[in-house]
Amino acid sequence: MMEAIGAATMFHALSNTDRLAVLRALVAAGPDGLSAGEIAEQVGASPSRASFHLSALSDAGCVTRERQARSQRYRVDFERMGQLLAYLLEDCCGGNEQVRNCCVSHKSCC
Amino acid sequence: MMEAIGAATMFHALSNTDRLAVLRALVAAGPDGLSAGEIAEQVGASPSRASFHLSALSDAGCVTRERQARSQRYRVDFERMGQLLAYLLEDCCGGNEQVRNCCVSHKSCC
DNA sequence: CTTTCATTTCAATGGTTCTTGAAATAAATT
DNA sequence: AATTTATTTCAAGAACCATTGAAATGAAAG
Repeated sequence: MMEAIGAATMFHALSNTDRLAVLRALVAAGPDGLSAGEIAEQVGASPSRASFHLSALSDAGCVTRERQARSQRYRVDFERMGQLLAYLLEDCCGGNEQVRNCCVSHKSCC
Repeated sequence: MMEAIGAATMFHALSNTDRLAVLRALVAAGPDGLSAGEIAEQVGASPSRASFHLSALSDAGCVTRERQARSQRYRVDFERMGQLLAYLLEDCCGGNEQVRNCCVSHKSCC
């Protein structure tokens, strides 16, 4: 379960289109994730800019990092993202039916 | 369906504990919503500070506002919040099963 | 042990966000 | 019309965020 401060921190990490692009790239890459360099290239950011955004995502808990030889491998932290989704649904929407249905079949409502 | 810039704007609106408290108050209030003054009182903010946060939530589309005599009535915009939840699930998590299950029975995974 | 490669950290800069209290607007009441 | 009530807007200041390029770190290879 997640408290407000943690949710706010994750929401902040998601409040930037560069960082959303990073997540899309990681989702597209699948279970192996991507290295910092691959991410930088895919989202069209300089290494230091990519690193800045990756730190924000990692500090908030949206992604995990793992060193692999010279490079750093990043993956989406689905457990943590699931907790955030639960927070959004329960705390921000009171478990509203219309919102909940978006998970079951997201074509029917959104 | 929601594009990245709209999602980022909504995520930014949710990235502040005062604004999360506003949403909790609105959810607790039910379908009638709350006036700006009631919200300010419930979250312990000055009128101008509450108004600042309400504008952020309203501009992002998290809540609707409607004038009612002298006061302004705010409500959660569940349609828009559902779209954001769908964005979080699909674009940020690739429809991941573990994340999706949080909506069906959020005790089982989070 | 020096070089190379991958990534992060740092300092400087410019931009955005939040808070506060005062002034302005908007709508109803007297 | 003047007053009261509800809310927003404004200006100033502090705090925080994002971008850049250069310097520093970490890990492997020659």
